Amino acid sequence: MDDFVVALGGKTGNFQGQFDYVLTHSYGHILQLKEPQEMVGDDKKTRYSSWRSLKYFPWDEKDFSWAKKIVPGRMKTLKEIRDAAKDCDGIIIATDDDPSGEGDLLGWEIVNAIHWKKVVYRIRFEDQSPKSIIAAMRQMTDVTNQMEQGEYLEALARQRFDLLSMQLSRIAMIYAKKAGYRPKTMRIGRLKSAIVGLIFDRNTEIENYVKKPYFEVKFKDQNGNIFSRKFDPDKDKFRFAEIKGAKDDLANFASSSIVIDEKKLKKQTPPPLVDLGQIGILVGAKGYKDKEIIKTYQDMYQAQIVSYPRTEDTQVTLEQFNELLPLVDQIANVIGVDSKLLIRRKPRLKFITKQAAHGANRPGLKVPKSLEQLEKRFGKIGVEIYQVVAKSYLAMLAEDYVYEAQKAHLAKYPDFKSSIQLPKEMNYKLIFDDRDLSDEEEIEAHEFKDPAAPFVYEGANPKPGKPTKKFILNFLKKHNIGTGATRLQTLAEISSGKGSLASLYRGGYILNYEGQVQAILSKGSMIASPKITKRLFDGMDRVKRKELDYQLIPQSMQTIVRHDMPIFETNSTILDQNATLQKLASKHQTKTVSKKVASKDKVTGKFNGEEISFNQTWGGHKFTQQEVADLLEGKTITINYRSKRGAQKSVSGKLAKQSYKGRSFYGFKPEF
DNA sequence: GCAAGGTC
Repeated sequence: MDDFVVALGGKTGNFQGQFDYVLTHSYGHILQLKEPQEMVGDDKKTRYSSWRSLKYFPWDEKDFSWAKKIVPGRMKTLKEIRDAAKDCDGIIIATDDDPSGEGDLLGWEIVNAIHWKKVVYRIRFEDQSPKSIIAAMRQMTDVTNQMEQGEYLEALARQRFDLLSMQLSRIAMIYAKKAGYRPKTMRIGRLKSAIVGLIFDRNTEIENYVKKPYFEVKFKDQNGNIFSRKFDPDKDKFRFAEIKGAKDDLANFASSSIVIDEKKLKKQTPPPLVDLGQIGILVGAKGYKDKEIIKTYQDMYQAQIVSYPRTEDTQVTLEQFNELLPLVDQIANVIGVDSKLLIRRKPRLKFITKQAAHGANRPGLKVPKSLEQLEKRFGKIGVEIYQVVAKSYLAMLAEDYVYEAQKAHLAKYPDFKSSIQLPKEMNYKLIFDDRDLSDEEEIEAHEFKDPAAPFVYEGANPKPGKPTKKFILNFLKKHNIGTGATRLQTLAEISSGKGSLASLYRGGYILNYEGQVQAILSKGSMIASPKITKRLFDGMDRVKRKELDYQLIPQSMQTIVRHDMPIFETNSTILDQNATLQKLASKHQTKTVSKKVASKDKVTGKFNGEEISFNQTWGGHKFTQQEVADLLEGKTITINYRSKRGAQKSVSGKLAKQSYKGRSFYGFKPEF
């Protein structure tokens, strides 16, 4: 709002002789949808509260009133807006121009909540400069008929779609329980499930990885540079599965001198400005938790030390660039960067955009006096954050990194080649080293040095990398899921609190019990596919353009649920086969009272000419189909079971008519 | 118990 006060000349006033205005502000979503069971009639409350029966799914979105309630703690803001609007003739919803319609949604939520019956206008600003704000004010549009406004409807559709996806958590829970598992909760949704699925797939690949070593002759020069041949598995025969082959091959080679083919000077421009996800990676590497990073960054933003956190922008406008330019020496001084490196005071085009609401994450207009002062106010983590943000920004003002690319081959064996990159001028890399953000390992480079000698090199098929924070954030970025901030936020949410699905272990995420159960259950489902977000966004775009009825988007959740339910069901039968889950399940038992409980599932069949049913599980052991058939035939079988004290034991027995508390039943009778 | 979106 401060930017509007500056642009329009006060908190109240007259806009260009056209109308009087009063400025007031909101704060994120002031309202949220009620719980499913709160949105339906009394006769349907049982159905929409239930976590017990599959017969209640899929939900019918037509049963919902889609009523909203005030977010706890936001009543004050709502009242302020209501009071400010009291004597006005119209309300202008003013937010940045974001394609998802979220600004329209949260604006309309407020307008509806205060029962506003007069005119509503909409403006969208490109950035928060006075020029852009005034330009936006001049392009006010009347949106009073909200059900005709595409941006509102697309966001409404998204919101309802996401809420309806809740039911998949209940469905997963029911299938989990039927299979004998007791997760505390399931958290299935298009974002969380995409991440959980990614972690699951990566870790499964790692578990299934079988190292296949190979051996071949390579050369090493006096500085350790390696010369090797290009390998084509269809043609070439110089790679051996056993070391002996390569050792024999070694006899065919002798030391050789090096011929340099090419020396070229190359330049590399500074990397794009960091987003909050990357800040999370870099600061997280120093041992701080994502949640702390997000919170501290938010606090620093409110103190204007850094710019707006939840930006979608990766560049800045020329105005934003020029605004910060007079402060760069001061910023450099605070973080101990030599101002002399900041040569490019005119921006490179790659960092500049015509349109940016908030601009990329960067230092704010208030420069801290010193790192000590920063630490006093925001802790050591604040210092780390500021350093990352400031260095990334200042690097943009430095000259390109210059290196010499050299290519060489061996004089005696021209097929053996090598290439190196020799740093010549570090320039921006003296300020900000982007190595930590890329997956490539940088090797210290040395000049080629004669002679190169042959040796037997041992390689292997590459082991899949762990699902690191970097890997997950890059994956989400690639699939256009969320902004840098929401990506980091979701990742933080997934690995903390009571609904925790995963945890960070030695740099990689591993799923815990709940995460593993839901990953297996939702494997191959639509809700867990990263494509679902793209499909949703495409649909929203069509709603915005009035090509699609917005109600069809929430309605499509019925199709998704119908499609996914049988997948969950099939997947629930293989929970028992997942070794990682079995390990987690045994830990889960010791931690909580709830555990892999004996399933009460019954099996039926003919026994002694009589149609009977009996429990499929005994002592934690679930009879296989073969065992069930054997039991029905009267055969004695031997099973492994869990004793009351938890020990694994073996026992033989057969099916028999028994009685318990005066009630007769058929069941497995052990022969102790 | 369950989503994803927003954060003066």
